[in-house]
Amino acid sequence: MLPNPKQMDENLDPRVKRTRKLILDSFGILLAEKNFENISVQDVTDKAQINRATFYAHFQDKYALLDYSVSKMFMQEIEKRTLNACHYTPDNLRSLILAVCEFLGNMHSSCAQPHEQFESLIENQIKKHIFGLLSHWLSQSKVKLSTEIPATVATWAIYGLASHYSHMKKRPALEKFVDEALPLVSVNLEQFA
Amino acid sequence: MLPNPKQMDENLDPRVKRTRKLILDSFGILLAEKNFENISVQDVTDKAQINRATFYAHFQDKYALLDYSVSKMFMQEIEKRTLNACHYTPDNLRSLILAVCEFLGNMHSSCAQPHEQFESLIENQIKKHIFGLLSHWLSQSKVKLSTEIPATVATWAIYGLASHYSHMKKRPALEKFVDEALPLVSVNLEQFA
DNA sequence: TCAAATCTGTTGACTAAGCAACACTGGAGA
DNA sequence: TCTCCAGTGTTGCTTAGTCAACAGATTTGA
Repeated sequence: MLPNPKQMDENLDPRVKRTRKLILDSFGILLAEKNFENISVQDVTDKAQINRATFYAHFQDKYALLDYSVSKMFMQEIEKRTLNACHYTPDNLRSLILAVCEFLGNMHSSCAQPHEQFESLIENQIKKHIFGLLSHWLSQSKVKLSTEIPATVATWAIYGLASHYSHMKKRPALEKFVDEALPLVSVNLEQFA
Repeated sequence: MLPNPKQMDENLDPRVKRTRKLILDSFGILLAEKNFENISVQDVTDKAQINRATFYAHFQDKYALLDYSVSKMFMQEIEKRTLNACHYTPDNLRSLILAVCEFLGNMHSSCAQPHEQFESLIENQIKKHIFGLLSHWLSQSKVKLSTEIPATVATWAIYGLASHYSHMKKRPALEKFVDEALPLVSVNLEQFA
């Protein structure tokens, strides 16, 4: 039932890949049309031209679909920047903040009126990924300090920055915004550099 | 095994529609890249991301696929102009000639170097459709004459014209070309008007 | 000229997707 | 209040698609 999208989608049965792609694509289109609360499982399966029972063979409900969809998109963003296989450096941190800002920015552009519930579901999912990534980075450091607190602080800070950025009426240049914010996040992580 | 593409594709199992669409789309893309002789069933199934055995559940071989593909495209062209549900008039005949010219014209633009075998397979398929259509038209006339000879002559004339048109180095305006040719075809059919 | 490689068409066992039906829930409205 | 309606999950059975393996045909090239 798709606990996480990390498991290689490559070795899967082609039918499964096809079905998931149909579901995800349809879901993306629907999200651009109306907000998450008003999208039913029926809507998704109708657009995807698959049977409703098939949907439930892949996802527990539409919330699981949202989690999976957000996770998958976010991870692609991370992998594109090869941030999944590296360690902590100020520059990698900068890339990460950039990625989160861009991701949330795109989300806001491509989705119809975002609603509270929708945003908080996304927030939880993304923060989980950021935290996992930071923990991984910090654990590779020679200094063997506890990573939990610093990773938590940085995670919330990064998400907060990105959320703030994506909600701004007049968004400033992304690079400028990130460069200004970076020191406030990196200050707690430098010990792992 | 798909004797003709006429049977309503609507009521089919969604999986079947999906698979056929995947095959047809991939075939179309491949035809734009290389000529028919050099396209293997493997190429098609690889691009379509379906199993080779599945292909053979739908088509006998790649020649059957070509027949089906050409027939389907041509019939869509005919239905678009609502020529499938009408009778003989000079104006409908004109539309038909236009349709065949456009169809072959597009075919030549969108396919890589057409080869002999490829063209003759298409020719047979298209002529079959033209003949069927004309026979249907003429049979609706009040005059109960044999339609076979006139329909045959007109079929070959129409295909010949369209083939000629599509092979021309500098194609003249289509409307002009058709208007000039029309009388030479209609002369044998007027008795059914 | 022989061998390796590639494509073909087919099979049988397995798995995913389709479908119709079900009981259940939570509104919306007369 | 009751009923109607639309959506939710779930089930048992059917059908389509996958896969690995096979024998045979053709081509390639050493």
